[in-house]
Amino acid sequence: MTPEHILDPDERVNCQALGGVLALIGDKWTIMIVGELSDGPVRFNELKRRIGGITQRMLTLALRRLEQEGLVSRTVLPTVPPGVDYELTEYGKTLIEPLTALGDWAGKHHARRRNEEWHAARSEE
Amino acid sequence: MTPEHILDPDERVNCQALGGVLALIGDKWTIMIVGELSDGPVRFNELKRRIGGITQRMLTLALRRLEQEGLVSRTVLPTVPPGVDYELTEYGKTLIEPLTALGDWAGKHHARRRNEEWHAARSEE
DNA sequence: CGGTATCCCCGGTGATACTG
DNA sequence: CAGTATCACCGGGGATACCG
Repeated sequence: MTPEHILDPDERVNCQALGGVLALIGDKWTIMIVGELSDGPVRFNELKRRIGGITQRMLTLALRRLEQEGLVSRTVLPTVPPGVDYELTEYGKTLIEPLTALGDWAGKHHARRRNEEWHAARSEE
Repeated sequence: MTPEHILDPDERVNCQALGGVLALIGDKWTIMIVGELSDGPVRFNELKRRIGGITQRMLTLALRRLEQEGLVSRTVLPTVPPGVDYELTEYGKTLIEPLTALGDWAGKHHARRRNEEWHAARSEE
């Protein structure tokens, strides 16, 4: 409310928008789906197999949401029996970069944690 | 398992690690907490006020987790009555950059969605 | 002020069965 | 093959009360 609380947008994390993006990719499966699709078009059941553990229901729900948000395109193939390809749209691909940045941080964080555990184990012997 | 499944890490989103980072910041409040702390040290109740809507319980739980992960430091102030400052550690600050990148994308995505809604509204009149 | 301890609810998720 | 429909569960999170 007061002027001193107004900051340069570049200097803060965009909390509001980040909250919104969590509604989009913050669930249990969506990030893995986007990850798999980042390699190129994938068929529905192939996607299901690659991710592993996801139910048809959840995969369908996630894909429908991503489609609605314009990140993923759905293509019915004129084969017999009919197949369905899912792939990232050009717009959807713009998500890969920031997601990779966060993924890299996450990877380093994981390594750091492993390292801490190792030190803890050494010191208690 | 098979060689052809091994890809250049830079070419894919790190799904595994991203899944892990969601366990850290993927909940309802943590991102907002990190966002507020990115301005500098904040007292417990001040943090609670700024975020708004969060319960003491959830704020405490999130801060404890962030502390345990080494992202946030907790400092008891020698005042009367005692106060507690929370702030991002140097390590915690390294999360700001990738988080900002994702936040920027999210902001643009939000704007894009608003734009689509506007077009939809125009076309149906 | 800065927490903990308890209880409880709801929605995201899983399991299963059915369909074009 | 690629879904949809229905039911059941359980854990994340809210409300409230209490504590040092």
